This record gives sequence, C-alpha cells and structure tokens, in this order.
Amino acid sequence: MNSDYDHASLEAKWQARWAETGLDQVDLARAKRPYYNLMMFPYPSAEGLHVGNMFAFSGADAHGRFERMNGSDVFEPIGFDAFGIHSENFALKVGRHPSQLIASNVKHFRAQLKRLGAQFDWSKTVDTTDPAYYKWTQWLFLTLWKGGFAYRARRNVKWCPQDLTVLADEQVLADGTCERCGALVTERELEQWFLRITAFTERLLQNLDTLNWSESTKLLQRHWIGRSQGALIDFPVEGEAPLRVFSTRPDTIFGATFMVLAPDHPRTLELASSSSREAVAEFVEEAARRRIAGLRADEGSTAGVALGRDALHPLTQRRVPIFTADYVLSGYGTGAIMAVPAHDQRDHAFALAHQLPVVEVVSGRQGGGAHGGAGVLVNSEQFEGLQAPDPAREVITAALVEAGYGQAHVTYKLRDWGISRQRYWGPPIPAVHCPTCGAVPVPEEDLPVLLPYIEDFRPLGTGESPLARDPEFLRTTCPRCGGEARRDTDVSDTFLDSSWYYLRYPSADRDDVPFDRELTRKWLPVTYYDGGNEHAVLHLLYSRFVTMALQQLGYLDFEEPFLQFRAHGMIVMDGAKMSKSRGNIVVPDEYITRYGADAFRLYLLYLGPYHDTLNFIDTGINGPFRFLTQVLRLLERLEGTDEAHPEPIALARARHRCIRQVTRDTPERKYNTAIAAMMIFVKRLRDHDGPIPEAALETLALLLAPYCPHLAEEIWERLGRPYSVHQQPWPSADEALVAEEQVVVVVCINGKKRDQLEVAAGTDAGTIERQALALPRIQQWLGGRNPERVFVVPDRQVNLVLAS
RNA sequence: GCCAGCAUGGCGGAAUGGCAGACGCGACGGUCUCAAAAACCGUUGAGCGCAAGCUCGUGUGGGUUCAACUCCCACUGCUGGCACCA
Repeated sequence: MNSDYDHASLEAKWQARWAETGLDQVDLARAKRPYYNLMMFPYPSAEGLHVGNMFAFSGADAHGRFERMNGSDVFEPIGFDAFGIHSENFALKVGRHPSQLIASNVKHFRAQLKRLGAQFDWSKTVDTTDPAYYKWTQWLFLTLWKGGFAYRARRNVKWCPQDLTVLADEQVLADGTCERCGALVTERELEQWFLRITAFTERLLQNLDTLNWSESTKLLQRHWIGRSQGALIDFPVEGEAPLRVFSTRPDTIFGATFMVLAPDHPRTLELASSSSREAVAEFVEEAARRRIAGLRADEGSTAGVALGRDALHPLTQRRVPIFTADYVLSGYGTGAIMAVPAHDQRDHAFALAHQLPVVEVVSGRQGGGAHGGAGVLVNSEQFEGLQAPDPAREVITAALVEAGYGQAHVTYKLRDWGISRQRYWGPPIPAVHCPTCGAVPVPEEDLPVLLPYIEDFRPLGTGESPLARDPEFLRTTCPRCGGEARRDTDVSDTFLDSSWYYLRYPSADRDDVPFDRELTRKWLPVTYYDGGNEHAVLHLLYSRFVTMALQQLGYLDFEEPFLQFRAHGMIVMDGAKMSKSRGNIVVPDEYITRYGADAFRLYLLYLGPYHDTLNFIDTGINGPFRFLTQVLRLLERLEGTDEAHPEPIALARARHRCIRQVTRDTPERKYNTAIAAMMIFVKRLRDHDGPIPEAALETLALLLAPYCPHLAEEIWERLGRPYSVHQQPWPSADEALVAEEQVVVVVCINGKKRDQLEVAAGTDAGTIERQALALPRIQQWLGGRNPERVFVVPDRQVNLVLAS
C-alpha cells in the first residue's frame, strides 16, 4: 500500500485526543437539546465484531454525528449483551468457563469498537453480566412480580433423554433430535416464571400506529400479536356441557358438518363414547408422543378419529359428529373447531379422508385460507343472500347471541413471556421457595443475588439449573418466616437483560438506583433507535412491555421506549449470510489495519442503501480508499481565500451542490448517494486548473465528519481551525448558487431523443418550443410536417408528437 | 400455504412519470518506470455503421400515458418473516 495517507497513526492520534478531551462524553444533566442515539448493543461472541456489526455501528454513528453537528446534544452509548445461552453453549463447546471466556470477548470487543472511531460515551457503558447491572435486572423482576406482572405456572420444556438436560429451542434440530447427541427430544413439565405481557396486548397493538418505526417492523409485531376477531360458539351436546369453539367466520356456520377437538383438549377422552374410547385413547397417546418428540404431524395430515358422539348444530339442530385430529391445536382459540369443509382447506382434506359431507355456504370466488371465500350466503336458511364475510358475520353472530349460543370474541397469538432458563449463564432469579410461605421475593436490599462460580456449569440431569449443584447457593432462609428454604435455581432469559438496558445507560454510573428519575425524564424515550430487524419481534416487544409495566407501576412517565426505530440492512457475501460454517466471514480488523477505519466505514456505507441487504465485495474498498487519499492530496494545492483570491464561482457552485446533496441524503440514511456526491465534488476539484480554495476543503472536512471522523478532524486541523470539527455547525447550501444557470433540454419526437438544446434555466415553454422546432436536425426529422401536439417540461424536455 | 420486500451492465448500485446505467469496483488501453507497485489519463450495456448516427435494452406478458425502471393488472424468480392459528 504505497500512499502518503498514513491512516494508522492519524487515526490513533485523533482517538487519543478525543479520549483525552472527553469529546464524546455528554454532560447529561446540563445538556440543552438531548438526543438519545441508541444502537442495539452487541453480543460479545468469540469471533469478535463482524462486518455486519461494523456496518450497523458506522451507519448509526454517522447518524449521531450528523445530529450533533445540527445542534443536538447527542448521547451515544454502547454496551455488551453478554449473558445467554449462546455464550454458554460456546463455552461448553470449547471447554472454558463462560466467566473467563466472556470477559476476554468483551475486552476484544471494546478494542475493536474503539478502533472504529464512533462517538461512544465510554463513561456510560453497560455489561449485562456485571453484578452492578444484573442487580437491577433482578430488581426489575421483583418489581414486576410485586406489581402483579409475574407468576408461576407449569409448562413444558424441551428435554434430551440421553443428555438428561433441558434444551433451548435452537438446540432441537428440524427433525426433532438433539443437536448434540442425536437422541429424539422429549418434553418435560416444569414450574416456571412467566411475565404477563398479555396484560398489554391491545395497547401493544394500538400504540404501533403512533410510533415512527419502519413499517416492516410494525407489521412483524402485528403478526406476532396476531389479533383475530370472531365469535365463540357453543354447540350443545346431549347430556353434556356444550362444546365451545372459536371461529373467525361465524357466517359460514351453516356449512359446519362436523367438529374437531385437539387431541390434548381436556374433553377429548371425556366425550368419547364407550365403544370409541379405546381407539380415541390410543390416538390421543400417539399424538402426544408425536408432539413430545418435537415432531409435528406432517402438514396437511388428516390423521384423526371419531369420538362416537354428536353435537347439535346450534342453528339447524342437525347432528354433527365430533372428531379429534392432529390439525387442531390446543393452544389456540378454544382448542376445538367447527369444521366447514367447503371453505377451509384443512377441513376439506379431513372431510375427504373421512367421507364427511361438504356443504357449500358461500357462493362466489373461493379463497384458500381459513373459511376462505367471499360472496353471498347460500344454503343458509333465513340468511340466504347476505354478503359474506361482511355483513353476514355480524348478523349471524347477533343471531347466535340472541339464541344464547355465542358471543363476539377476539383472540390473540401473543402468549405470556416465559423467562425461566434451567441454565447457568444468566442472572439468578431472585426468588426463594419456602415450604410454608411458597415463592417469596428476595428483599431488595439483598440484591444482587450473585451468580456463583460453578466449575461444572453443564446443565444438570434433573431438569434443574446447574445452580442446584451449589449447596451454599441453594440453601437459604425464608425472608418471610425465617425457616429453611431453597433459592430459585433458574436464571432469567437474556431478553430480560436487554429489555431495559436503554433505561440504564444514562444512569450507568449510579449504584443506588436502576435509573435516575430526572435523567430518565430528560433523556427518554430514546430519540432514535437503530438495529437489526431480527429483533423486530422479541426484543422490541419485550422492551415495550417492560416500559408499559414500569409506567403503570409509577416508575416511568412514558409508555413507549423507542419513539423512532429504523432497521438497518445486513451484509452478505455472495448472496449468503456470513457464517463460520460457510467460511465466508470477513474479519473487519484486517481491513481497518490495511485501509484505516475511515476508509472501511466509508466503504460499508457506500455499498448501497443503509436499510438494504448488501453484498460485501473484497475489492470494493479500493474506491473509498483512493477517494480519501485524493482528498488529502488536495491539501497540497491549498490557497487561502481572500479578496485577492476569491473562490471561483464554478467551484462555489459545485461545493454548494455537494452540501445540498449530503445534507438531504444523510438524515434519510442514503449514505451511499451522499458519499457519491462528495466524490463528484472531489473529482471536480481535482480537475480544477489552479489552487484549491480553502472553502472547498473546509466544506469537505465538515461533510466528511459523520463518515470519516478522523480524516475530517485532520483536515480541519491542517486548515488551522479550532478543535474539534465534530463540534462545528453543519454547513448550509446557498440555494442561489445551487441553481443551474444553463440547462440542457432534450428534444424528442414521439418520445425518442432526436436533439438537444441549451437554454437559460427557467426559460418559458413557448420559447423552448420555438427553439426546438427551429433546430435543423429537428426540421429534418419533421420533414415539413407539423407536430400534432407539443409537450414542454421546462428545464428538461420537449416532446413533439406526430400523427402516426 | 399466508404476509412483506426485492428484480437495472461483468459486479455493488443511481435515477420528484421526462436523456436509464450517476458514483464506485473490475476489465481493457495508455502515461510515468530498466521493471513492477502506487499514481495519473482514456474506454467500458448490446447490436449495426468508415462516420454523422440508427436500432434494441431496467425479470416475463398485458395495460394507462405525449412520455413508464418508476403507475395499474396478471405471472415468474429470489430474500426475509410467520406457519395445521380455525
């Protein structure tokens, strides 16, 4: 690399100077215009920061620096999301203890992040594995618990019968086997902690409309929450309690020819007739085995058996046979359905396989999905001819309500958040189990409940967390009655750590409170949140829930944590996600060593639109690197600007055009076109015959500052300007200079370009038309004919339309 | 299966309905050099033509418009998410 651009020492020099002068530390208490520029904190993997992290942080930092130069007091913190199963599994794999492994990973991450030259406020960093942090994660749990947002319930976990261990979902392969030993995974029921996110279901959904988030992200959340409006309908059963179903299409009820219960519906066995009981019991057992093995019955499976009992159709009083089948799930709706085979694919397949009648009740175009199809009702007695689904839906629901067989109802897919993990690498859940008092919260003054060092941190064969191995940890006294008691040995989900870290940053140096009231009021909600869309659902939803709960409990005075969220794109290589197994991981450090952080940042942001999936190309960095070298070289041709040496007007125009473009594109995160605009300006300067006016380089330093913070600072210094370029106001474009003087107007005949003419900008349509018609080449094309119509787009185009 | 997004040169990408391919990479040719690297200059969508220039061209097929990469309809392919959700 033969170049006069010594990026290594230049970047080291400025990073040291920024640290010395505390340039990126914000006086949170005194700041006048708070701007909380948050980016998702990384999980410190052993591989170090990857190109995707660098890309995200470069873009988010450019955003923060731009806001700063536009007058905001930008708080830009960074931290480490270092607890969790990923870290633990990796530690298991390499045979090291996570506490050492993660500490060294964090150290590595810090060094890498510092080399990037982002304006992180390192005085306010968080590490979720630090007891000073997880003390407050535990506080959060206790607060939610006391506020009625946490409860215990039994629930299945994935269990490997060979390794005798609880598995995380991602450790179960697609075929239902354990990723480590290949054994068929089963389930085990354990008592666990849940957070009542469903207390806010409707608010989580409604508030989305008010948030300034990427639409794609909102949509993912809406789908996840999964609101379905419909009706609960009771089908009477002779001699038994009625069978309740949920349907989004009560208007198709006249097509309901049978009913289906989930195999694990509580009444499946109860309703089976004596002659069918054996077959039903066998089916239920088989279905349970399939489910426990993690093997979902094949999609479209028509497996199922009749219960040997009928229900009565609530509106026709016809008998409808009851079945149990795999395709009905106990976890949704009521776990039972009315089957409408004419209008539901799954019901149709089942009816075919079991020779059941199919009654069409909606005429018209048939759709594929649940009770699909819109049209008018047929075969529906007094409702014949009604438009379906609406308003038939309302009318029939009303009729069912009237007859005492139904009620309008809304269901959601959202489930409460299970946070217990029977693992080691997380914050212990601060609860004590007392034989007399039950589950008792650990008193706040006893926090943190420290995660003990346990040499053998492998999951235990009993279904308990490895913490159960430590008798000193396990045995305790009940905070309520003082009797002997056991600690909860589970740790909490990593998503709990990250559900509140943005509240912690401003108060990261406080050990008396989780978050200071005044600072929180001043700095939150987060002004701008940048992150990957892979967290669109879980992390963002959990954070919203925690904020709502804390608001309801009086700890916060807002209910949405992130007013603005933008998802950035992803860096791929040869069209595939970078991964170790694919062998296409690009190590950013090598690029930074070779080309410098500035060139690397510039290159990543120049790849394409920030929100897109972008392709990393090995040689691509040459362009941005050359560009920076050229910028630096312009300094050698510098000439002071004064009355004797005014800035040539053509250069002033180019400069202001560049300012305009970069100023427009940067806040819209069109970093690639902003950089292209600067390249055009530099090209113009290089082509300029004569000395380079100081104004040109001054502007370049300012415009480059968000993108290449080190080089911008260097240029600024060499121009003799006072430190620091990052504290300067953003330049503004002079609209008078930006406007073109002469414009080229393209002359078309029937939409095809035939000639062009140059006119003063703003020339009126009539003049342009006259001049266009006078062009010799146009005359030739016209051959004496007169255009039938003429369209003039001032400053751009003339289209002469000839009759065909 | 459902939902969303995308489709433009060898490659990454640019284009308020108004000159498609800005900017960059790569490639090719040249300058400098004993040579190479670096740097600099030029060419670079396809076809035809000595040339001026002409024709074609933004996944496919239709449509709207004086004018379509851009808007509408129908397809195809890719990426991501959800997925037996009644």
